[in-house]
Amino acid sequence: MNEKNSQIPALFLSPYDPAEHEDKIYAMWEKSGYFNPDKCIEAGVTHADAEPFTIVLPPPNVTGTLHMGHASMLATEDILMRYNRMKGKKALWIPGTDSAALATQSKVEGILYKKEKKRRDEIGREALMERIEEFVEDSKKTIINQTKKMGSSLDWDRYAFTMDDTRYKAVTEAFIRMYNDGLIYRGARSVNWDPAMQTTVSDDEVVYEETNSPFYYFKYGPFTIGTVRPETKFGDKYVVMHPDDDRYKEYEHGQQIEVEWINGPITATIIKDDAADPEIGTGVMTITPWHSTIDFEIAERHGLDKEQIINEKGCLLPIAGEFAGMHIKKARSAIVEKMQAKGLIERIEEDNINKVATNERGGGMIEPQIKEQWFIDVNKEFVMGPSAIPGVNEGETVTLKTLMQKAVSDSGVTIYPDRFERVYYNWINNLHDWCISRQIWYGHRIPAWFKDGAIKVQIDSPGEGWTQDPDTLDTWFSSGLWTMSTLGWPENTDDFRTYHPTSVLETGYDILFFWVARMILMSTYLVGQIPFKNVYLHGLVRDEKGKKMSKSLGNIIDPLEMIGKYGADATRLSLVVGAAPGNDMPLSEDKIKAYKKFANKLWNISRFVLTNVADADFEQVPELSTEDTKIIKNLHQAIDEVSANIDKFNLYLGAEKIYHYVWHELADIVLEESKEVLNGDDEKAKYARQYVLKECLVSSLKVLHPFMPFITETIWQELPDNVRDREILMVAKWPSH
RNA sequence: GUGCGAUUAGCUCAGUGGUAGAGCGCUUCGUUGACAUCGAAGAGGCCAUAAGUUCGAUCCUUAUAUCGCACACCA
Repeated sequence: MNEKNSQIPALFLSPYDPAEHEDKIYAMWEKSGYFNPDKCIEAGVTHADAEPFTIVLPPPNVTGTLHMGHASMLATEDILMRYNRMKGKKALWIPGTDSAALATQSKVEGILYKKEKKRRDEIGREALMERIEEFVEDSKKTIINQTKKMGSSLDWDRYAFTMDDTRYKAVTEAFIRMYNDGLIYRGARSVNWDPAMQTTVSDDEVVYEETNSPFYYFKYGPFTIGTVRPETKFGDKYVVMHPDDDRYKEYEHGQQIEVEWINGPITATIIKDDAADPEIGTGVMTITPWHSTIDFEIAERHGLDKEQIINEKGCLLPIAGEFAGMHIKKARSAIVEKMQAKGLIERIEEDNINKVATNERGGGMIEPQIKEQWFIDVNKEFVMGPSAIPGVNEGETVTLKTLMQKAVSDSGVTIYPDRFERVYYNWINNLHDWCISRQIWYGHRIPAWFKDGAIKVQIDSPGEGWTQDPDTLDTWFSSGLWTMSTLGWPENTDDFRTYHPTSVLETGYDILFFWVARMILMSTYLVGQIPFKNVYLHGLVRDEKGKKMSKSLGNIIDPLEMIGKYGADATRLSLVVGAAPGNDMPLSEDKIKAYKKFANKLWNISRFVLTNVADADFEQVPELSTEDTKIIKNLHQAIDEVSANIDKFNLYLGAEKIYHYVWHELADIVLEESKEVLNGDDEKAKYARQYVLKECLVSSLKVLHPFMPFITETIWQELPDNVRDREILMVAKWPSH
């Protein structure tokens, strides 16, 4: 150990070890209270009238564990938070977790069945809820601790859970107001029914899986009709064809014909409707309104009968005659056999690929059913109340759909990258009424009461004989309120007035519809505000070959394991560099490793600078040489570029810029070229260069801080007081000049 | 079917109307003085194809091809 090394903290003498510092640093931040903007104001590091900067954390599923998607989200948002906090804004980042009602209940029911061989009906609502809450309490801690490991500067004082009292209140308030305004209605409509989970699911939660199922052509009187689902065909007594289809012009709309069908002769009625595409098959189809949304719409248009063929458990009803009571899975082949025998089958295409609707959360098959449910009417006109939405005035007649459109088209909300704006409009244009009731127990119970066919919507029981709707609300109903409910709405809180609308909503493009659109809907309607000014959509984190990470592929990179091996800073940087907004990003362990090296590089740069400036007091601003001035100018240019990139949400460019500056300019050029000056005899020149190096180090640490908070703070803690403006880097001032 | 995106170094990707960049990898050389988790030097690309606009196109326009994604349809 030489003389100079003895002047700097001993910890710099070994390579940087993240594990040694990260937890301690996070504890220090928490203890400082600076995650909470109120405390920042109290401590005088933020002005009371500073501009607010708010992000609500997309709440992770409470039963989940941290995966790379979360890690990337946390890194991105934390960079924005730390940058804006250092810029002096009132920075509030609100943490929370999501009950993920359907997914959670499904999971707990699964455990229950596996361990005790019991189904939910056997243990009852109360007991199941207890099991779920236990499970949730357990999991909650896990995800919160994992979130902290990433260095997230979340204000834990404001932690919110979708199922807690404040959020419950918001949900109830929203429901009642929408009901009173006629935007929520109860009606019998075609919905996606999951016979396994015994609940409805929303259109967005239905995913289609390709399966091979034979395509049957049946003789239906003089016509030939095709289907992959013979088991739904019992009640088909309408034949639909396009009005302009010349092949069938001899048939009149409303004309009745006798046809021989599965269980004997029936009377069929001809229906002419545009929905029948002459190009597909024979151009003729029969319809099953109860079990198909499209057919339901046709039936509605012409006022046709609708008959239920399949019950809620997936079994055939008496209309199926001899097949009644059979499960549809077994019934299909039996029916085909019978039709074959009756000579009703014209031909069968065996290798037909069909897409089967399944429930994304739980995986069961979806069977459309007509059911009495609660819906949000997206096309109902109402008069707008007080409005802070650009392009929407108080007193104007609007619909929820137009509000959602206007929020984006009139720039109240800006979406990054902008191509997703087109995707957003496209979705809204195709939007149907939103079925919000679910037949599961874990979730926000609907504040509606029934008695002898009467309905009352209110929080408490209207009295004797009224029973509450057993259904709960779609989880996205409460998620839609998230920016507001986390800030205390419907109470008129200080937080709500100060921090709403929020600044940025950062989330994956895959939930643009589920969540972003729903928040815009709720917020514009309920409070006449846009919920956020900017939407930043990140891509999916994939493996190094570009494949989706999944357990079955075994290609998961676990963020916690990576944090343990390479540190949170390296993990964060690997998730930000190269992650252009809206683009998927491949990630490999090598990439993370590379940024671990960078952390070490920074560590050694600091060691070099601190060693070489230890004898300087920095009481005077020195006279700078041309060379010194150039170094400072380059530093400022790098800072400006990083700032500009963060402002434009191009974090990936900002991160790359500062990485490149620190390694290949500061270390490779400035430090190398300074050695001569520092070892020379010109004391004035030496002092000037010491001053310059100090400036470079301090500014670099600041600019790197949002990206790599732990190592920069660790180094900052070792800086002498005369070179830093605040004791804690997290609240130091962003460099400006 | 409709829409969107991608196609640039061996790999993963940036980028710009004036004949190209990064990281990783590769080759050669270099360690007692911040760092081998390093430094220096280097190899490697008709920027998918075709036509057009232009003084000039990897970049703009239009087709084509391949890949990916979203939405819709699937009687």
